[in-house]
Order: sequence, then structure tokens, then C-alpha cells
Amino acid sequence: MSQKKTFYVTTPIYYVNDKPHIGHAYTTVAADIISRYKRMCGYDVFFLTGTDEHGQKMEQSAQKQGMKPIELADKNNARFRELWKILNISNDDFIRTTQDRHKKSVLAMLKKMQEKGDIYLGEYEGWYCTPCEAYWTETQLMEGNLCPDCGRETAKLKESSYFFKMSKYQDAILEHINNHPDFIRPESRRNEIISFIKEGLRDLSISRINFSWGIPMEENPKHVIYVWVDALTNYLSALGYFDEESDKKKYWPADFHLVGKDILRFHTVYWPAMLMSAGIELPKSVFAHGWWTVDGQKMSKSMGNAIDPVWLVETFGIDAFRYFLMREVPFGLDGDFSFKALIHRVNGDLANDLGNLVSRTTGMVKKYFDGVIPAYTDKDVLDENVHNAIAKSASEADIHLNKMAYNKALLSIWESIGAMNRYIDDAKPWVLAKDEANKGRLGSVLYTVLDGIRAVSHLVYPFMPDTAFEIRRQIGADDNINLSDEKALSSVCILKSGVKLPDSKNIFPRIDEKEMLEKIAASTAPAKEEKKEEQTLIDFSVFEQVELKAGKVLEAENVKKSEKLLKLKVDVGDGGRTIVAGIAKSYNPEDLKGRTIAVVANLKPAKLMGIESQGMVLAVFDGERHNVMILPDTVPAGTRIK
RNA sequence: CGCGGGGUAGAGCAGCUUGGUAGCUCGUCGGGCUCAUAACCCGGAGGCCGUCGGUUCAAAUCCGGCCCCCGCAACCA
Repeated sequence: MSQKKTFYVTTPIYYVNDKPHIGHAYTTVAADIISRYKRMCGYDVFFLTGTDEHGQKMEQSAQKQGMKPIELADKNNARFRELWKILNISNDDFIRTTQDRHKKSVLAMLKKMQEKGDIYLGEYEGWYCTPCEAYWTETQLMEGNLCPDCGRETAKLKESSYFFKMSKYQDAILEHINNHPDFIRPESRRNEIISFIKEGLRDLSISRINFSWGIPMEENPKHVIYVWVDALTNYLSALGYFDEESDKKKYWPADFHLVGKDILRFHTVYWPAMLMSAGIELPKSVFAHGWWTVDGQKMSKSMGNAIDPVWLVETFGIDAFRYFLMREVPFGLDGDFSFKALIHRVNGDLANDLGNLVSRTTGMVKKYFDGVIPAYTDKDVLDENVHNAIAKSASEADIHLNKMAYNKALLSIWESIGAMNRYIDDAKPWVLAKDEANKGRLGSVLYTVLDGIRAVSHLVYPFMPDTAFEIRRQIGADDNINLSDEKALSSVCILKSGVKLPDSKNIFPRIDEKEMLEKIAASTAPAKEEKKEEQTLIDFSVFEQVELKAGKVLEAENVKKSEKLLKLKVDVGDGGRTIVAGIAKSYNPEDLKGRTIAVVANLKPAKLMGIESQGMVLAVFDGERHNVMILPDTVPAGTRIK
């Protein structure tokens, strides 16, 4: 048996403290598509995803919920697995950082780095906020070394920590990036990383002693291995890389690490440094994809606009969702999700172009040939339009897929679909059908299209596996999607004649846009109400503690070098105090001067851009701008609001 | 002067490296066909390529100034 070429692709391991959202789905679907494509073309593929389950956050969340960390990890881990099942993800393994195989692997990795002399015990210095139990770096602190989270004072603390001599590998990494143009993609990201490295690398703190939920160091179990070595090593753990007997080591080095742009640095600087230290080959390519916004706005819990992938799949179908994610936006760039765009994609590309092509073709075979696939007897130059289009689509899709240009690959594939729709119009089978003498040519035309659809079923398979099989079923093709190599993608005249077509239904029914948008509006509204019910009710006495007062704005000015802040002098019955408010994007200073506004008067002071703010201005943010609560001018300054 | 990306038809984008008829998808308007999911096919309209200046026979493309937008960072009390 000849050795098949291997292909190893990974997603990041997702932090189990999060709820799976469209972003997680995006990376994983992308990895799934390239995996399916490579498998179909005869590669020996290993596709890995997993979950990151250690860390202080997990420890704290578990405690809050009265669970053990591992129980919480189990629970949330299951949510990811369920989602992958729903999304038709074909991963070959699922790594969890709490598994023994991973722990062993991390310790082995660390040992290699130690043997190289790259690990030393030192002191981690940071600014510690005791109430928040969190360390901050100097740059994160607010003016006066205050905690950015709670505004209280922090103390410079030293803590014992192991370090990795990352600085040692600075030049080697730069050189590697220079010599391997494809190591960081897309191009724009590559430049960012280069300039980051050129600023100088510092050694990396790789252990912590202020929490215990993680992998303890062997020689000093008080130290828990901190994120980097733990998380990044997962890509080796799943291969049993440090296990002599593992048969999966052949997959290393990875062909692609797919990552979000937020964790690119860790994969292109920290990870290579660690691998160099351990004497292990570097991955071939790290690809950073973009983020999704929703209707032009950032996804966030507070906006309540996070899109639930499960609900989407239930509403639109798995393949429509997968198609949309990959078609709408170039993989390296940010994209915007909207239901309108999704509906347009489904109707335009899937229903009108692809679905209708299958429908009109099988319809004619049933009408003119009793549903039996005719033979290809009477050829014509016109047929070459279809054959050439398929050859072109296949080769272009291959080029684009190897560059992770999913949207371009789909565009190329759709060229063939367009060519076939045009071919039918040119060949006019319904005219041929009027004369029995044309039966041979009529059958050949229909055969050409059916076989073309068969070829397209291969091309769309990685993106829409269920659809590919349904198409093949409807056109009477076998269900063997695998090819010997990518060149087989452009083969034509493979479909067997004489096969009776089964019953069929529309693959992608058109969506009534108005109806669907109404349905969506109806189903998202109750979700928001539910959230309200979950809110905890407070006693009146708690509310009374908040001193809401009317305040006269005496002075107002922009805070220099600041985009969002306005510095106000407000009289709340005390003659005037300074309040800094983040509303500069919605108001000019003169808009507020002299107005009477609502203010929280007994808030602990906090420093913003070096200015002490002694209160808070009440405002409503409507998604566009802040609307300050302006009171009638007749209300005296300092009046209590209830 | 914090770092980076960008301003091209109603919308979303390509073209810019290597100057030389401004292209794609959707929308819109008109026509065709009738096999098909009000679908498919053909055609039209619509852009002084942000702005000012420079280089050039020639600039969306190269150079410089300015204006505006979007990320990131720093501040959302």
C-alpha cells in the first residue's frame, strides 16, 4: 500500500467557560470543510478540535455554581460536542486539556524545554488587586495604579513563577517567518506579527501559584502550568506525539492551525518558540480568520444579539448555514451576519441556481424519459461548455481551497452551475422533445446536465455534505463521494445511464423573506423576556442606597486625547463637582452646559484618564448613541430623584 | 504626531504590486423562454474611482498634503 499524503488541521481549543456561539461554529466549520475536501481527494486527514478546561476562571465559575471544576467542564464540554454533531463536523478526535493523555504530553513538552535549559524559576511581578483577586500589567492600570476593574488601589506584588526563555528565540522566529511566506496568513496579519516581534520578546511566565485548577509541575506541584504550555501543546497531545508507540505522529507538522485573529500572536510567536525549544518542527501555516458582527454591531451578551447556532440550524437548515458562513465573507476578513443576507443567499444561490437546476433537470428526465437516465449518444460542441466549465471550476476551487479562500472557491463552483443553466436554455430540450427524431440528442443534453450535476455534487460536498448526498440520490448517482485525487474532480461522463431516478423534492425551497423575518422577530422577542424574568429582584432598601439627584451642568469640556470622555462640572446641591462621562461621541460640551441632568451622587470616585470622577451621569444607550436623562430646568440642583 | 485597515454604480466588494477601454454579486429597469422552486436566459440604466496638488503622452493605479470611516490599544462609573 502506498503511503497516502497526510493532512493535519486544527481549530483552537475552545474555553469551556463560554457558551458556543457563531464564532466557534465558524472556525470549526471551516476546518471541517478543508478536512472533507482533502479526504475526498485521497489525503490521510487528521482533524482536531477540543476544549480548554483549566484556569482560574473555570475554578471561580465552578465555585460560584457550587460545582467541582471538572463537573462544570464536563457539562460545558458536552455543549460543544452537541453543537459539532448538529453542524455535521467530521473531526477525527476531540482533545480535552483535562484528559490524562494531554497532561502527560504537557509534562513531556515541558521536560524537553527544561532539558534545553529554557525554563527557570523567577518572580512574576504584577499589580495585584486583592478584592478582585486579579493581577494587572502596568499598562492595564488606571492612572494612580488603580484597578481597571473596580477602581480600587492595587499593590505591586511579586509571586514565584517559572519562566520560559522566549526572548532567546526572537531572531529564529523572525527568520522563520521571513523564509516561510505562508507561515502566517493572511498577509496583513503577518506584518503585524513581525512588527510585534521586532519590538522585542520578553520571557514568558508559564506557571501560577494563586490557583490550583490546572496541571501541577512535577518538581514543584504548588506551581500550576499556566495557559500557554498547557493549551498550545494540545496539538501534539492528540497525536500522542511524545508516546513512542503512537502511529499518529506522522501527521505532524500540522498543515493548518486555524485561529481567530485574537489568538494569532500566541500561535505565531509563543508556540513556535516553544516548539523550537523542544526541538520540534513548526506547523506549516497559521491562518487567522475574522470576526462576525451582527447587523453591523459587535456580538455581546449585553446587547443580547449573540446568535445561537443551534437555533439557526433548526430554522434554516445545516447546509444553508454552512454555505452562508463560507460564501458571504472572505475567510481572513471580518463579516456581518444578518438574516436578510442569509435569506438572500439561500434564495439566490441555493434555491434559484443550484436547487432549481436539479429540479428542472430531473423534471425533464421524468417527463421525457420516464425517469430513466438516458445515454450520451448524440454529442455536440455545445456540450463542451459544460465540460469546460466543470474542469475550470474544479481547478479553481482547488487553488482557492488550498489558500482557505472559501468564498472564492464557492464562486468558482457556481460558475459551473450557471454554465449548466445557460446550457439548458441554449440546447432547448423542450423544443427537441417535440420531435421524436431528436430523442437521441434530447437524451444527450439531459445526460450532460445530469452528469454535470454529479460533478458539482463533488465540488459542493465539503461545504454541504448532506446536500451533496441528496443531490446524488436524486440524480441516480452512487453515494461514493471519494476520489483518488483532486484531478478526478474534473472528470465527466461518469454517471451510469439506464438508472431509474427516485422521487425527489426541492433541495432548497425558496424562503418567503417577509414571512421569515416576521417569524424571526416573533421567536427572538420571547427570548428577551425570559432574560428579564431571570433578573433578581432587589429590596427597596437597596434602591434607596443609590442617591439619584438632579444636577446642573456648570461646565463641560472634552477630555483631551480621549474619544469618549466628557469632563463635566455638575452642581448636585454641593456647589459643583467633577464628573467624567463616556458620552463624547453623542454630545458636544455645549449641548449639556446649563442643562439639568440625572446623576448618581454617592458613587465611589474613580479616575479616568487621570481625572477623578465623583459620580455618574445617567444615560440610555440605544445602540447608536447615548441619551442623557435631561430634566426640566425648573428642577433645583440637588433634588433627590425617586 | 499610538498601531493597523479602508474610502470605486443604490448595497457589498474586485481592480492598485507590473500606470493605457473601470469589473463582479445583489438590487433596479426592459426583453426572451416556458423544462423548472414567481424559476432560468439575454440586454439596459446607473461611477468625474474621498479631496487637493504633483509626476507622466496617459493616473482608480505612482508620489505628497488634507478630509472622513472602521478595527486595536488607552480611558466606557
